[in-house]
Amino acid sequence: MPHTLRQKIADLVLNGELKPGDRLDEHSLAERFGVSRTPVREAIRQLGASGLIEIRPRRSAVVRSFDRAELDEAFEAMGEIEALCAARAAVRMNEAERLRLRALIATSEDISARTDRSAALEMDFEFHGLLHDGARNWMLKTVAEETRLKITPYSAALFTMESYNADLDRPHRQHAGIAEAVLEGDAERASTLMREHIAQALISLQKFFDDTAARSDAPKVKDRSR
Amino acid sequence: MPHTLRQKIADLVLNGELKPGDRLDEHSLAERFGVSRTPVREAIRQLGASGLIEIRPRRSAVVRSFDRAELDEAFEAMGEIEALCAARAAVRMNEAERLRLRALIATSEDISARTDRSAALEMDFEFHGLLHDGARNWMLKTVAEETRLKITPYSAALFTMESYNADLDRPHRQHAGIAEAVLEGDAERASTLMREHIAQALISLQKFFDDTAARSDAPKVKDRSR
DNA sequence: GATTTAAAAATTGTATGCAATTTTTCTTTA
DNA sequence: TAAAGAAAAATTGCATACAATTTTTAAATC
Repeated sequence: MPHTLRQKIADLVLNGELKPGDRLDEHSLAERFGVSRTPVREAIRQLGASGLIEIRPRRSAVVRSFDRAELDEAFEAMGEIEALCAARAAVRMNEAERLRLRALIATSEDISARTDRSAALEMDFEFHGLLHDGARNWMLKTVAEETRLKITPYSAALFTMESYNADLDRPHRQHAGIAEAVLEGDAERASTLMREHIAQALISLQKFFDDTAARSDAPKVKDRSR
Repeated sequence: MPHTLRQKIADLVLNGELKPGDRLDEHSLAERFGVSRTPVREAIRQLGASGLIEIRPRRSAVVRSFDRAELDEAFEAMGEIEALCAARAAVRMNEAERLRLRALIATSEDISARTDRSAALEMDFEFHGLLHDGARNWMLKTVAEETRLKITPYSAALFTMESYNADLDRPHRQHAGIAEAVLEGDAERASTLMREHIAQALISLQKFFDDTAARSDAPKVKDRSR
């Protein structure tokens, strides 16, 4: 897959090299990827439109950051969208997809047992992606993945942080529960469990936030003013 | 409000000057708005990321077009999202917003009676926008408006077409019904009525499609190939 | 007359340069 | 030492130029 410049820059954010609030310098990005500023600017604008980064006229673009209230809203919205995908997927997934879902949960079981945080993060992506596809609705999938993209810098932090080790099994069990409901074709239950799953993720993330804030580290607040 | 270049170009699409499938020529757009191609390209890329136009490497960008199946999916997704907004708005709207909603319906009554199609289109935007705000969730509002944006070239066609005159009263009555449910705080009913409202819009749009297709006009198909 | 081929024109993708603005650094002052 | 101000550096926004590619037009062939 020929990684586009847009994707390369997005990856800097998604893999955590650039954190929320960090500036994106056009010149150094251009140098880094061996192109001129023009295509870099275009890529940055696109990422701005998709909400991953924030564009401020005459000022450097920065990785989009959310305060707690915004994170609450983002997760509430995502919970509903993911729940919707799960409900549709429960009714519409085909046999091949159902087999893949079953396989995914089995692999996830293993990963969870090995406490492989990096693999768990990938697994999380794949699990939700499978349901987005299974919902058989291009627009819904687009909406779900765009929403997901925006908060990825935060949800990814969950899986990478040390203190989350203990909880690594919980998302797996939740995924397994959702998968079971989906495979049984129980849209209602799949939907409810998914909502709870996302709500739980938010709680973990808030805890993470409070912890890092308490550790007197950079509060990484929004700072939209000045 | 200082219309940005991006907004100006978007407006060309939203007011129907550029129709789905039409090419966006960078040079002529630059000339038209008195700037160079560079900012035009940046604007086009942003609109591409938001899904209003389609970007094809080395080929002119074109206004995004949907075939019938895609339109079905888009409206299904939008129905759910709008229903969600309505449900939340029913519970969360404040007094000021409720008053504005009531006023809006009164004005809409008048517009519908006068068969003012252009005003009806604006009214439709305002009505849904009010519910997006009333849902008190920034992310949800963003998702709703992005979804709405993508299909605007199609839904706007509904209001502008002659044959729709007879049906102009129906969306108004549906809006009134939804507003009533919202004002009573009945989330469940607001949600259901909204879903029906969007489904009805799709049916009208499909009828419109079939009519224009029958009138042997340019079929305006997707033509993603070659 | 329709189809293929070749040339010309138009169009996109990117680099580069410069003015406008912001950010940083350095000085001055309280 | 801290705050304020001025100068310097860095950075963004935009125009322009040119190569690469696509699209259109014209010519040639069947």
